[in-house]
Amino acid sequence: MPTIARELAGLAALIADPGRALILSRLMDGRPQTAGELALVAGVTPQTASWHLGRLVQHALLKVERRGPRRLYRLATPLVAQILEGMMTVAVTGPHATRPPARIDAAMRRARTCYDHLAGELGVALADALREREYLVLDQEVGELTEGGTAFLGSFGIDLDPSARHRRVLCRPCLDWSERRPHLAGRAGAALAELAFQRDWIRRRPQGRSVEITDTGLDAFRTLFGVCI
Amino acid sequence: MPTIARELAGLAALIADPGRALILSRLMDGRPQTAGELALVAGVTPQTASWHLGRLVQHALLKVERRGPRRLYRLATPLVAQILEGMMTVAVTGPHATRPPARIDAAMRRARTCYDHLAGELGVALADALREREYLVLDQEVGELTEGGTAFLGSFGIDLDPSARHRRVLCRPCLDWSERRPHLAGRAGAALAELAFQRDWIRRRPQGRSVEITDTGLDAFRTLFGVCI
DNA sequence: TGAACGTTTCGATCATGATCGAAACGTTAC
DNA sequence: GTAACGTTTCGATCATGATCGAAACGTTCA
Repeated sequence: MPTIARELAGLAALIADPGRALILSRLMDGRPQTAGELALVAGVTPQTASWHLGRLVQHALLKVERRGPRRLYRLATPLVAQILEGMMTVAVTGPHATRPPARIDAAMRRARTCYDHLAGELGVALADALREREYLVLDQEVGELTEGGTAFLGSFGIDLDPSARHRRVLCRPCLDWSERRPHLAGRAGAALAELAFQRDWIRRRPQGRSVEITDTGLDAFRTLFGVCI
Repeated sequence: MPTIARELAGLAALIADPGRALILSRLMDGRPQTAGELALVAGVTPQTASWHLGRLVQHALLKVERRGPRRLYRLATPLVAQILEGMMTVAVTGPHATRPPARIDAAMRRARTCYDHLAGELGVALADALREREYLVLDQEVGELTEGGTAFLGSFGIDLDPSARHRRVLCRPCLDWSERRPHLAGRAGAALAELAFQRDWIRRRPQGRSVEITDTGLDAFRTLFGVCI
């Protein structure tokens, strides 16, 4: 009767399989992946991965696009990414009394993409620095870019149209599951991440969501943002 | 190796069982429940429910408190409630192409509590009405109460300290899974719900999260908020 | 048209964990 | 202390769904 609970359980069951969780986690960086690659990530055979991917698409967690003889899978919507990120936060903050602080891959913890913006130590440190300079107001639930912050980002060539026309919000906090504190998301966060990639401050690692901070990046984050990491 | 995916899968597995999902959904209204009542809700024997409850507590989704010979269970944190609500949204909006619009209990759809504020048709209609009168700015991701809105709520005796001292945010949107549009959450949303209960505009039903709108309530919502439902 | 490749479908096997009966536990009331 | 009640623990049973081998499918390229 309470069908919403059934729906909830169904969605959770979809994420509950380790292989599918691995696939979803991998797709959290926003880039589409082929079925074969995702099979490797999940550590299962292609046919098993195909079965998982089919279920994820059927339940609208994933979108699939045919590119030649292969198929590219990606998260269906930003909402899906947001919820998965939230679940990770609960999953990590939850049993802290039970288990030791859930050792996470060091690389992921240090710096990673969270759909389209930056997370991990780097993401949180950048948000803190922007807050320190009063470029940004950010707590667990709401965020706002100040005039100074808009100008600061503008000095890097980031032009954020502040009008409310956009479907996506300009600036919002995203609770970082590894740091347990908010980092910067929304269009501002995405623009900042894009800037960092373009200027080669950070590089995507061949696999996984973690990113590598280059020497140039270390220097830039220190001198331009006052972030020492 | 990617332990975060394991954590994610573990959390999801916890929610994936229909019985546990029923229990969690029931506890989403914020009121603690005894183990026996939750066994009834889940449709299992007390010993099975006890097993489920133990797992949920162990993984920090639930808190338990001994009240005499019985034990009261409640959601561990507001964050847990928020994530569950988000998951419901994804669960319902997800497979809309596959299945028919996932028929939800009519009562739940009409009016219910969402942890400590109002949701369903009623919740969304109230948010719309407040927006219409420019008491409130609310989109999918951010929300703000205007001066007029603060005054309006004040006229009902709701005094919301706007200082940033509080752990909880004053005003935020919460995506309504049944209406697929945001309703009002945060302290403002909680205060509004409390007002409605105190003035007998709405009453909790003996079981479930849905609430009944009284005749007084229908009248009050129409004359005071301009909401016809 | 035929061959190569990535991907999916089918079928059978196997493991994880949900379930309940029986009994023990802990608290309260008398 | 003893009885009554709500709750938990233990043990055995059972069902769901994850897995892979084999084979078919569909697309691209020669």
